[in-house]
Amino acid sequence: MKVMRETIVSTARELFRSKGYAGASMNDLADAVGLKKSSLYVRFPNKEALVPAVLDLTLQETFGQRDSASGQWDDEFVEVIEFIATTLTDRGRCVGLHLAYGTSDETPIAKHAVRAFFQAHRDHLSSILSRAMPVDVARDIATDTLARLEGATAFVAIFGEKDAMKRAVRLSIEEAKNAAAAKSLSSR
Amino acid sequence: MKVMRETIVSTARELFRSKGYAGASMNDLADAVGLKKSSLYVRFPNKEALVPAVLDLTLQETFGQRDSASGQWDDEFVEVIEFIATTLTDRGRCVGLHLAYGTSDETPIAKHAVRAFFQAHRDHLSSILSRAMPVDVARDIATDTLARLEGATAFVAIFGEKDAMKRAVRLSIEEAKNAAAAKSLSSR
DNA sequence: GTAAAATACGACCGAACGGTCGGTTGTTAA
DNA sequence: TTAACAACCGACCGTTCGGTCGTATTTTAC
Repeated sequence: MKVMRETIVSTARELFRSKGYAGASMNDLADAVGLKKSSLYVRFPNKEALVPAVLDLTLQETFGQRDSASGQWDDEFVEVIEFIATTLTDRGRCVGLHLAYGTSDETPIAKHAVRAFFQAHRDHLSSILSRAMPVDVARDIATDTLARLEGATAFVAIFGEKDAMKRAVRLSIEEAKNAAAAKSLSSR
Repeated sequence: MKVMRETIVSTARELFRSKGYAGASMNDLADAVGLKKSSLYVRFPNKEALVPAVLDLTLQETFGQRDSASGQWDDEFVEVIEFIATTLTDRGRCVGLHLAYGTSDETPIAKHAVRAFFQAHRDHLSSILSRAMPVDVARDIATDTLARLEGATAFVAIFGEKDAMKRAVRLSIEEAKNAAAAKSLSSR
């Protein structure tokens, strides 16, 4: 009876999402995948090593199948942020942020993985936006977009409300289009 | 040698801020205030009871000394969100959100306290804004403002960057003023 | 089919967890 | 000053934590 590595990782992700790093135990994870705790150490040297695996899988799912430069920048931007917003709304918490808050200098590998996770998100959105506007503007909009989605997720988590997330998506799209239009005017 | 209750509560706040509910132990707290763990139970029946105390103190500090209707709505709005933004920037994490993510149905008292904390924040901002705009618009702007500040805090926590917070403050003020101006136009 | 490799289990380790309780010390009120 | 009360400590409890290791079982490769 062999449990797939990806099953362990995606299960760990949901545990980290709901309970955070400190609150999710290796025994929780073992129970959830139908193994005993010691079996997890065959695949992962320690608890901390689960974090990069979880975040890499999540990045792969978010951006992995997306063919960059496949269409209009704005369609692609909308598609990505709607994918992210839908995931966050459905799951009610952001695993990246829960891990960000739950890791520290005492878990350097995990901390670095979290930072890389958010950096990849920002870089990916920036690269889409920079097809339509200056790089520095694109970066700020990418940052603010992620911040809005993160903040709106808090309202999903706390109140079960989805309106803030809808507005966050709408405002982010508007902001991006306005910035692109402003560049369009200034380049005439 | 008597340790003040407020010292315990504000110390607990910083521990919950940095380590979350599960990650902060009663022994951490005892060490930090210079007591032994069992002494904490004289004042608090259990760990969970610390959460409402922490959040009530924070609300008191944020809104307690503010005289409502003391001036122009916009000055007051700016003052409050700048106070919140400064605190979040200085501390690098939002204790409310860390507790929100770290509490569940297993800690119902804490979960309820977190919800009340964010509700109080939203209500307070809404009441300021509703002096200048319809109640439903005020509520949405209050929500989006808090979401932006929350999201910008994530960038402080993860990257140590403050720019996103500055933009969040600026955009929130703009949004509020635009909404007030829109009401002003429509009422002529 | 068989041997080697991979996976899984159960028992174990030391440390830490939230919380309890009897005894001691410090503070307060009369 | 003294008694009552509050605060504090140290030892203790049962449980859980991350992780280790010898053995058993399953899977894989030839």
